[in-house]
Amino acid sequence: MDAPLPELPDPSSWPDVPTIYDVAKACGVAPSTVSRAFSRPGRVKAETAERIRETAAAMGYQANPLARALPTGRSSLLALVVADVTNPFFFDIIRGAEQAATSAGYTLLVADVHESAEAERTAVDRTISLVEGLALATTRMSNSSIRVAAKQRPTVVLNRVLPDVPSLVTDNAGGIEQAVEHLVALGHRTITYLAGPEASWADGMRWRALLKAAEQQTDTVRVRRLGPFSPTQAGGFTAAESYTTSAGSAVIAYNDLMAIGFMRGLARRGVEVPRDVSVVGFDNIFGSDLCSPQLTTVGSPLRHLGTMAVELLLTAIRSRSTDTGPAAAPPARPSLLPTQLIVRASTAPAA
Amino acid sequence: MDAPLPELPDPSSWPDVPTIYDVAKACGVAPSTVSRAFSRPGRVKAETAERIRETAAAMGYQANPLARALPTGRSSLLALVVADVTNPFFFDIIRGAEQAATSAGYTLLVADVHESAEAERTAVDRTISLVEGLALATTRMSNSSIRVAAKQRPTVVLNRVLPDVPSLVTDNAGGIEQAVEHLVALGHRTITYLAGPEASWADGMRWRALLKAAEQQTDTVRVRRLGPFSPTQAGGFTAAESYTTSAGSAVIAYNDLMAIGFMRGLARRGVEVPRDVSVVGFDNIFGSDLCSPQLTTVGSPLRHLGTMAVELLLTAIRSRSTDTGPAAAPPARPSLLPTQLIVRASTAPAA
DNA sequence: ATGAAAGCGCTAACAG
DNA sequence: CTGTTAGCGCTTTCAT
Repeated sequence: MDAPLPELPDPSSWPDVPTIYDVAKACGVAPSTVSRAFSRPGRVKAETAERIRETAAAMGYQANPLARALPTGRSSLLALVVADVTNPFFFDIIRGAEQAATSAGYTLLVADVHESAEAERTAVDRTISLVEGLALATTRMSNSSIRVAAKQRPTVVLNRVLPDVPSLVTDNAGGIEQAVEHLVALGHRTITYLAGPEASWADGMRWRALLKAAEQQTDTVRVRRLGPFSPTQAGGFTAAESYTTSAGSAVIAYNDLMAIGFMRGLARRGVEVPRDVSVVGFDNIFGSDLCSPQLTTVGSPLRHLGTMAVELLLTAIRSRSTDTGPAAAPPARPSLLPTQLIVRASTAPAA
Repeated sequence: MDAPLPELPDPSSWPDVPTIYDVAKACGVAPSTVSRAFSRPGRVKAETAERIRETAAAMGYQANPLARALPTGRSSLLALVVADVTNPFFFDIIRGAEQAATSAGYTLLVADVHESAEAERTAVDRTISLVEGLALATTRMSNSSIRVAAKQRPTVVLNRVLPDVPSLVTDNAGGIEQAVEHLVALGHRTITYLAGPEASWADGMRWRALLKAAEQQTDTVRVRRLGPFSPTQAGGFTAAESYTTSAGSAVIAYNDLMAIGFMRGLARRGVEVPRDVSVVGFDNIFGSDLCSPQLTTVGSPLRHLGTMAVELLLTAIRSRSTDTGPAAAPPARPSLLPTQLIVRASTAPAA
């Protein structure tokens, strides 16, 4: 939404930094030559170029990236939109994306939209024209909004599948299978799933995967479901209150935060992990090795998601400038990234 | 530094989104009228404005924020530069800044510069012309680089004092005093300080404050110093190896991460917290209540730092457009924000 | 190898 | 109230 902008009585808003014209005048050359001296070094006499760069440096000239981006579309900027920077889930995604961007000479801008679809839309609207590519991590925007964005800049979505937009998702089913195998190997026969938010796509995937895993070995494993709960420590704590140990000795939580809260809730009730119940989390976020007992968890390929998102964007960006149009679009198939089970101290053989 | 840009064979880089001219033509009005319909609703006939906005919406027109920012300087964007988004220290700073920015109608862009001064410089160079204000959280840039930035956009630095640039810092001395009082009240008489990186400004402040606090009560408290250590869990773990309980029963760590690592190191050696030694952290980061025992810590006004940084920026931005120039600069005095001691389970009365 | 000129998309003075 | 004009700072043809 375009809120009416305030009046701006003083047009000379920012103090003057030297422009390309200032440098040109100081060097006695045309502005275009200065421009070339920076961006097309080959096309200007070496000696002149050198002189220009020196005086430019002396004057403290810095090309205005905004003005440069307007005609060219090149800002060397990438945006990563996350629902909540302080959710450790995003840590490694950010780290991975950051690193991939940096090593390709790009700067990654992270926009935190505090779980608000509206904030997300305005963040995207405000930044999309500034960046060369856009990665949406667990976006809340509508499919159509995403498509609109994808039409303007190379876009990739994480942890969501969308027919027309390249997407990267965690292999939830595979992860659940790993967890089930682990618990079964430990002798557990009933597994309780602590459900996350109903609206969550990942929650659905994980629960269905668990059901399927159970079907495949009908005689050995039974599953039940508790929830939904908020995907937070508080949610897990609540879950612990309604948990009855009689119904089984193994739990898989929707995510690590819930698992940690759940263990804390159990502790308060005098139930001991892993002696009385084994707990498996999901994602392997920062903090899952801080809690006690340290959490056994299905590690999501978080970092990989981040790097790969950026690499997809870079590929798309490069193909835009070299290829013959939108033909060379990246694969629209969602890529499934594998999980890895991290066994720590919250799981143990069934009594 | 300006790396030579690659050639760009295809000038029509991005697919066409409707421009203001398209809307103008479709409505049979001048482009300036369309512009006004959006940014100066009062100055165009209500009926015309309505019609324009409708067709614009129908065409999917979105003003290009980049093109708008070039002549006006208004992008509704603020940048927050942090050394490492995944360091929980920055969580509440980001949250606070985010929230203040959002409620003022701005979008906050977070740039993670992974502890690299060079990456920080290029991030600042690339974004400064796009944003209306810049907050540097624990920057590694040189004072002169900071000043250069501050000359171009309202700038505020966090946790660093710089004569000419507005700055916000945690009241380290006050925090240390609170910790000392707490430990003394519990009967501890010797306090060991686990030092952080020598280059850290905050580390110096904290250690000196501790020395001073000890001087003020010469007969009751003695302090000693161990370190420097890396300000991480690993650093704390290392510290635990060289720690001798004989030398006292109370420890104040440079920060929470170190404190947590330290406790973990002690545990491995069979030393129990808080029975054998009381540990106080600093900052109250996310995770300080996840570890066990939960950490007693000096809570830094993290969130407050974030909101205040943004508020300072907004004030400066507003005064730029209304006032008579750089006279109405914000106070150059660094503002000291108070800490709050959070007593949890890692401290107990001296044996 | 360099200069001149046109324009990226939008806004803001200046006329009417 | 609305159209016309002139840029914001930079890049990129097109000339020379």
